[in-house]
Amino acid sequence: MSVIHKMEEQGIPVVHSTYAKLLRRCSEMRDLVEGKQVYSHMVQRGLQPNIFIGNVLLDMFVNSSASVEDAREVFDNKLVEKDVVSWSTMITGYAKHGHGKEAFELFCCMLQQEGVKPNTITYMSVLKACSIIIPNGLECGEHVHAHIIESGFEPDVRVWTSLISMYTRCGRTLEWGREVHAHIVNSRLKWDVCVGTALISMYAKCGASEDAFKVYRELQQEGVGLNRVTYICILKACANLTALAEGRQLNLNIIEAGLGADIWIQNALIDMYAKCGSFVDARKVFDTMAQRDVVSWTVMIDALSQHGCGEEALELFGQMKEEGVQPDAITFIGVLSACSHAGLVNEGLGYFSSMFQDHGIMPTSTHYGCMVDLLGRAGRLREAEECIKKMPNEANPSIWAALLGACRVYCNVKLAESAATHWLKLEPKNAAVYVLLSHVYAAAGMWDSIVEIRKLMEERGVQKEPGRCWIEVEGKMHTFVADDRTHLQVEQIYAELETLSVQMKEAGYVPDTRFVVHDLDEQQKERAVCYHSEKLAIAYGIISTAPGTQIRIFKNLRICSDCHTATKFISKITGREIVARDGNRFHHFNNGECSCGEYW
DNA sequence: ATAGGGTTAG
Repeated sequence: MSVIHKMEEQGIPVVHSTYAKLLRRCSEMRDLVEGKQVYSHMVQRGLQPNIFIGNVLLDMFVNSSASVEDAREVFDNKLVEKDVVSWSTMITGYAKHGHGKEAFELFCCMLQQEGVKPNTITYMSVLKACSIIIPNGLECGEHVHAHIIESGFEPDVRVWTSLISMYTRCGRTLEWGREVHAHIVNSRLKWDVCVGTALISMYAKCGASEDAFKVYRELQQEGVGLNRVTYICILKACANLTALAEGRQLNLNIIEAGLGADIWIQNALIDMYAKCGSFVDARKVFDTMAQRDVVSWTVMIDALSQHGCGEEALELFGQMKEEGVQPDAITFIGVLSACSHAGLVNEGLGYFSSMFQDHGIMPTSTHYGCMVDLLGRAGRLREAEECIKKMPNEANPSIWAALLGACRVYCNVKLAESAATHWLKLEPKNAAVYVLLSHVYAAAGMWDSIVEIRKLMEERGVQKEPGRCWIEVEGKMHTFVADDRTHLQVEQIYAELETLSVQMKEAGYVPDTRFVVHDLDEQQKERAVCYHSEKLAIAYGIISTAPGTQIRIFKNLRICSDCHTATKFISKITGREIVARDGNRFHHFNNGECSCGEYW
């Protein structure tokens, strides 16, 4: 306002463009009070706000006012005319305030208007809005996509980026992503770093990490400059693949690109190293960080917890609080699962109650799931059941999974059946339910029930994912399934297993055939477990690396209990440290023992 | 003038 007064004192005419500039500045400074004064001054002077000024005013309200309703009031009553910019601004406004549905509805309303057509920016805005709509954002997003196609609008690379991101956030699967990918490759659209990163992110999130790397290499070949966001996404893909050699290379590229000190990058590096089984590298990154935020601590706590160092994880949590970093809801998931993995039941109960009491964080279903897991693993099944009953919200699948997992360890058929029934109500096609329940039946020798489960799976078309193991040797990934004979060195691998098996028996190994789901005699059962993918991968690791080298294997599912026992013996016999990452956590086998302390 | 890609859990 002082500018206006000064101009008036000096007799300089204050015109439309002056007001526009001032409003623009208020919008940038988020100074709603000043902006309102400038606007009313203009109206008092009898100047009609033109379309440009109206849009700036609207933008200011969107960015500066507490309520989106204030902006809507400007949109409805203060604009002489509405053009595509006004509509887009209002759509963005709703999205910025978290009202995705209203943004989408306004977009639909815009389509009914004569003389206004959405442009690239409108589509970007509304697609972003769709991705925050719960629960049917995907439907809305598809609606927008369909409209783009029907209207003959040629999406440019930015609209493609928004489409990919919307589909990723709304959980649409792979096939569509591959189509877009192909479209971008085949069309004359030029790759740019954002669309490439969006694709990498999408592939990484739906588990197609090899494809994420394909895009990454395409970008490199095209000479597109990669930035911090790209590296963050590709590191996630790398972590999914547990590709340590690849990860180290990425780390070098990151340093070369001058991004080594970026906190987001460092957080992603810690996570990548931890998930690739190299705890030492993860710790190195963490220790050398100049600054650590809540994510850095959370990732590190979780890494410790996953590697079976529950006490150290809790110690780190204490240090985090001492340094004044506030834990969030996700930190507590790490803390609670650290207690769970380490069997620290009372500590876990303490942290659970301190969550709300000391930090004001409301426990979600996931936190309750951790508690069920904690109690269940410790064999306190009744309390685990009580915990589920006490939950304020409906139990989700992961809670029933925790309970059923515990029932498996403690062979509680009755409770297992009840947990499975609840879980199946929510996820009738999840193979894990059937598998876990079969294990419980197998341990109890209830073969008829297993037959029934198999029948049920067949009727419902449920297929269980085959167990697979990976091992990286000299930067190359080798995959095994049970009884695999496809590997080039198959003879040496089986010969090595033969030798090991003799040594193991001498050392007192007894095969653990409790969970073999076929009604066989003991000898047949033993044969069924002796060529599991875990054992093949380990045998290959032993024959293809120097004595004393650490062996790291990865499994898609939970490690089998016999393989767990056998690996303990193998680590002692061969003097090797063996690190196994399964679908759930890490196991460090050393000198006949495992870091998981039999909790898994 | 309105504007794209993002780390941590299960």
